[in-house]
Order: sequence, then structure tokens, then C-alpha cells
Amino acid sequence: TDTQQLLRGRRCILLLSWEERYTDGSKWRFLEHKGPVFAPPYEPLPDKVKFYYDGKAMKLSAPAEEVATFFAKMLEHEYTTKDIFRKNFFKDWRKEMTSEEKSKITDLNKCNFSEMSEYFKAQSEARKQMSKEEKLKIKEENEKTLQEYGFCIMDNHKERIGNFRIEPPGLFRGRGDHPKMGMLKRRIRPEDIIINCSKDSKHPKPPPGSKWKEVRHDNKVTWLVSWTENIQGSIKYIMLNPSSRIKGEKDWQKYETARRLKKCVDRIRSQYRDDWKSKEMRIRQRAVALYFIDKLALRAGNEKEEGETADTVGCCSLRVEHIKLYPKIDEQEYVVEFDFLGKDSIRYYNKIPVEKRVFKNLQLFLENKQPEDDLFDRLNTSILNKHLQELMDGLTAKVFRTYNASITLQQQLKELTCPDDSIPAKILSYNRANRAVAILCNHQRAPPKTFEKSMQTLQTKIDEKQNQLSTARKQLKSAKADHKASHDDKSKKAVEVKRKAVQRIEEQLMKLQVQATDREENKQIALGTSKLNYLDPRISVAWCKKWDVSIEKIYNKTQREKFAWAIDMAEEDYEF
DNA sequence: CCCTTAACTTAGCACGGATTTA
DNA sequence: TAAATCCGTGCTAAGTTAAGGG
Repeated sequence: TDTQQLLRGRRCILLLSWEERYTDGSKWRFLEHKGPVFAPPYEPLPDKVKFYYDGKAMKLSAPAEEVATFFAKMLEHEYTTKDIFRKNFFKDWRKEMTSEEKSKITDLNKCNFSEMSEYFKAQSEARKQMSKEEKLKIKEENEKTLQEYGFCIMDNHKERIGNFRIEPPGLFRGRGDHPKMGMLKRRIRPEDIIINCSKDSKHPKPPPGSKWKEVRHDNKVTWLVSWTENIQGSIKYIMLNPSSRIKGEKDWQKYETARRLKKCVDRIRSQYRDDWKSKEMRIRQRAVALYFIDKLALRAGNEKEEGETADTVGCCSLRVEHIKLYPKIDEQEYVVEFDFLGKDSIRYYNKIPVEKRVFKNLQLFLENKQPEDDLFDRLNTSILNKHLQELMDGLTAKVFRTYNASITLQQQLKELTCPDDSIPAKILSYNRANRAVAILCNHQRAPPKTFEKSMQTLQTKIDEKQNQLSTARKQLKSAKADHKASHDDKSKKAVEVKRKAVQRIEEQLMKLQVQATDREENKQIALGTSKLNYLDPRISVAWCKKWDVSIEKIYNKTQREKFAWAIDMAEEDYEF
């Protein structure tokens, strides 16, 4: 299979582990690639598609028109009705207008983009209606681009590149309540691009008539291409695909660090419990924060610049307004209620009892503070990580998330897997173990738009199957009666046929029921993130081997490529 | 030490092709 | 065969962390 093929190439390299590979911090010796694929140039609208200002048709200059089309394409979305979005958009749009346009177009509310919007809708409809041949042609062209730009040579291997296309221009849409939503994300030109490759490689050529910003040869980093984005001023990179050696080794290393934490986590826990009693406030805060990070799998929580991003927090940046303390509630003592927006503005809500000492400390931290004050005013991620580094080499806040996620999966798999279960039932157990981790890490998703409906159709199927089953059972019964009466070969065969049918239908029914349970439990939970980023894949591989579940049931093709190192490495007795 | 920035990981969602169902 | 649904994939935003400079 493809996975095995990949492995044969990989095995020898993996055996030379990351530790012994390069001691000088260099990431590669040779790197050759073709550079990025740029966004297609803007194609002006046909003349018949009109933009109206204040009810009157108006022909826009190409730059202004392009930005207008970005807005028109988003018209269906709720956020084009938001004040901040509209304000930011309009401000940036005006920058692209000619002075004449600028003097005319002064109010976004008087702009009518609906013809543009209709035009794009029709276009996407037409794309769907394309003939097989046309679609095939496009597919082939994409494949050609992939073959040409989608791979590079790193050291002695041809590797897949992750994102070889430059992000096209458009309107920035941050997550949550982002102050910059609607701003214009400008087009990236070759002059914005820094190329990284080895000196002795064939350098990528800039498009005719253009130049790269810079070509450098830095083998201390893994990226091939970078540019600076204009919304936050941050750098974007083109890097290798997760299946690449360089990413795989890093991933492996991450899980090895988490396993080292496993060995000393008891010591660290007893230390932070001691620190709850420290006479120094900063140490108490550090210890309580670490307890949250460990127990609740919270993120570190860097400070963020106000007005630059959505207002979200992690552990160290929690504010007074994000927690409530209940000395006693619902039969439980010392309950803390968390309610805040975390990464991607996903809400974290949890109400949990904590140890008395933690509770008392929290009360102390809250004294004389306003809701918008920091809960841990003597702590930040840098202080915390420096402390962690002293406790264990390579230990940082996020290692706790990896460790707790992986150890939870392993534990849950042990607890939930029943040896006698059928394969679908075992997979349900696996998904439930995965789900426990996703809940711990607060990996949520919006319930699919068609969730209720799809549950209903599944239920209908189950009902039908149940009817089928009772019919089949009746038929089996009467076949048995026939056989009893006649004792001939023909009726004996009929009994067997009916028995088989009942068995088959029972299996189908069970599968459907398992599917329904799985889907229902998964309504608002996203399993993918933990599977891809937090769970040591060797745990899953070992589980599959142990219970004779084929790996394809757990990992799809992409995931198998990413985790090739683990599939190759882990035996059924692997322990995280 | 504090602040900034570079580099890299982690994150949810939209989209569209594949698969299933009517 | 078309419509409905599922599922993988690409996209790119949003985190974490280490390092460097004043």
C-alpha cells in the first residue's frame, strides 16, 4: 500500500532520530523548490454587471471594482451587516478609489452590490453545472500545478509542501468579535516574497518582469517562502506537509516530551500543591494557574494587544470577570465557575469543585479587584514557562495539554473497550475515548446545519430495520415449523437461509444504532483537532493492533500519512 | 528585565467531490 | 439520474514559545 511504500523510505531516516541528526540546530542541508503559486490576477466584471450608487449605475475603476467584488461575494453573510465590518471595509475600499470615486462614494449604505452578487452566484452555479469533461480538465490542471509546485527536495527526499499557494486578496474576517474584521487583505506580489532555499539548489524564478524581495539560505528554519501580511503585520510561511520528515520528527519529539512529563508529573503536582501555601503571592498564583492548566487543560494565555485582536484569554490572562466562586452550591463545596472566550473565541464554560486551598487562594487573588483586572496579576506565560523549564527539560504549559490528552485516551480506551464487542462497537468505544479528550480540551464545533434532519432520517432507517427484523424473525419461525413438519432437506435449507437473514439484519440494525449514538454524542464536539494534534498516534496504532481493528477505520489516508512514523513504530503493547 | 518578533503549532469552518439515497 | 448527505481537504486565523535587542 501507499503507506508501506512511504515507510520503507522513511524507516532508515527515522532510526537516525532527531536527536542525533543535527547538533548545530540546522534543519536541512539541501533545499530546492519552485516558489509559490500566486493568486490569479483580477478579472474585471463584464460591462453588463452594474454597481449602483444612490440608485445610479456607476462604472468603477478596476482597483475599486475588485475590492467591491470582495464585499459583493460576502453579501449573504451576516457579518457584512456588522458596524465594525462595514466601517473597516469602507475605509479600506476608499483607499483604492480614484479621487473622483472617492468624492462620489461617501456612504456605504447607498451602495448597491446586488447585481455583482447575483453575477457571482450565477457563476458558481455555472461551475456546478459544468460538463464532466470541463471538470476533468480543471482537475488535470490542478494536478499539474500540484506536481510542479507542490513538492520540494529536502535533503535526499522529495517532500510534499503544505500550502504552496499564496493567500488571495480579500476582506479579512477574524473569528469572534474582531476589531479588524472587514479590512482589506492586500494582494501579495513577488516583491513581497522572501524565498528560502539552499545556495547550491536551483533557485525558484519570479514571474516574468518581477523580482523577489529577497532570496536567503537559512537552514536554521524550515520554511520555504514567507511574506508579511498587512492586517496584523505578522509573517506568513509556506512550510512542508505534515507527512514530511521534518514535521514528523517534530511531532514525535512532542509526544516524547509529554511522555517524559508522565514520569515526573507526580513530583510536579506535589510541588505545586506545596506552593499553594507559599508566603509569596507570585508563587501561589503560579501554582494555582499551573493547577488549572494541569487539571482543566487550559492554554497558557499570552497577553494580547488591545484593539488588535478579539478579546480572548487563556489561563495566565484570565480576568476577575471570568470566574465565579461558590463556597457551596448544589451539594458541592468550593466550586469555581469559569466562563470566558478562549482561542478562536470559543466559549469555555465549566463549573468544577476545587481543593479548599485553591479556593481560598482564589478568594485572596480577587480581593480589591475590579472585574476587568487580571486574576493572576503577578504571573504571565513567560514566568510560568521559565518555572516549568526548571522542573523538567523542555517542559512548557502546552505539554500538559498534550500529556493529559494522550493519557486520557489511553486510560479511556482501556476502560471502554470490551474484548467481545463487534468491530463497530469497538470503534464506538474508540470514538468515545476520543470524545473524552475533545471535551477535556474544549474542542467544540457548531452543530451541523442539518443535524436534526439527519438524525431523523437515521432514526427512520432504524425503525425500518426493526420492522424488517421482526418480519425476518417471523419467517424464520415459520420455516422452522415447516421443517419440523416435513423434515426434508429443502425445508432445512430454508431454515438456514432465514437464520442467516435474521443474523444479517441484526448486524445491520446494530450498526445503525451505534451510528446514531455516535452521531448524537458528537453533536457539538469536534474530534479532529485532538486526533491530529494532541493524541500520541502510537496509542491508537497499538489499540488497533491489539483488537484487530484495521487502521483505516481510525485514520483516513491523510492521517495515515501524517502518522506514518507511528504506524511503523508502535506495537500492540505500546504504552504512552 | 521587558518588549518585540520570528517560527512554528493548533484551530474551526467553508467548500466541493465522493458516496448514498430517492 | 438527480438530489441529499457525508466527509476530507484546503484555508488561514489564532495561538505558544524562544530568542534577540535595547
